[in-house]
Amino acid sequence: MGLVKSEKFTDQQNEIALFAKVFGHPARVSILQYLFNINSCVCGDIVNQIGLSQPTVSQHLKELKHLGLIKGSVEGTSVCYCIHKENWAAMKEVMIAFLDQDIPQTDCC
Amino acid sequence: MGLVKSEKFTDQQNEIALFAKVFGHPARVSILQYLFNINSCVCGDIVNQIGLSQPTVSQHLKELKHLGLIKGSVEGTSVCYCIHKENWAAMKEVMIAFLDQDIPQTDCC
DNA sequence: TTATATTATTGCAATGTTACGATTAATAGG
DNA sequence: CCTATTAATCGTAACATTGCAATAATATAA
Repeated sequence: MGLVKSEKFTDQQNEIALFAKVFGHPARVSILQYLFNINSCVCGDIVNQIGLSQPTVSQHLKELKHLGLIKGSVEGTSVCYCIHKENWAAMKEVMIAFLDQDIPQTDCC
Repeated sequence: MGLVKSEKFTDQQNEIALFAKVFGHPARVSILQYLFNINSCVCGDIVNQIGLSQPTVSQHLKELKHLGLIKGSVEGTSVCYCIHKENWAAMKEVMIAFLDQDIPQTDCC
């Protein structure tokens, strides 16, 4: 098979999994941390920061953009990427609600 | 290729990615939510809850266990799984620190 | 227009993931 | 011992992901 049976799960569960999946690669984690730490919205030097090739970085950026977590705007010959604040906040709420569940008091294992 | 170049990233980035990866499948999200919501640490009826086959569920449980997020104890012929509280709390801290980064004030895009 | 710079896309090889049937442990109860 | 129950493992087919060389697209400058 190799394909996820999404129809077996709730929309919420699939949404959490989609967000988590995009964070499931250190390059994308690294790109996001870079965008957070840089004060101005710096562009294609992400490629220099990350030690991967330009096509590979471009592909990771595409996935982040597709999920709406970053946005890019053309600035001359280069493109400027930055965090999409509203979408990031919405994602954060969903993910933290999942992570922050109350652990049952009754100990069993 | 098809293999992640982990050596290009920090331990922290790789750790975040590993945690996120295990949440990157709705079956594992569903299993965890189930374990959170069930008061007693119920066992193999996870297979009935999740609509996937027993081997598939067992494989997902293995991954969760491997990361230390759940623990299982044998109870007769069945096995009882539940959240590993300490490890979950540690993971939560790492993930929330990542999600909760301050967005730069200077708007650029 | 031509050259240069930057980013996106294409194509593909190597590897990883998902799912399940079949089988194999492991344990409990006769 | 034998049988039933439950869960783990094996094997494997289908599909997804990762990474990069080569190339195409886009925009600026001369």
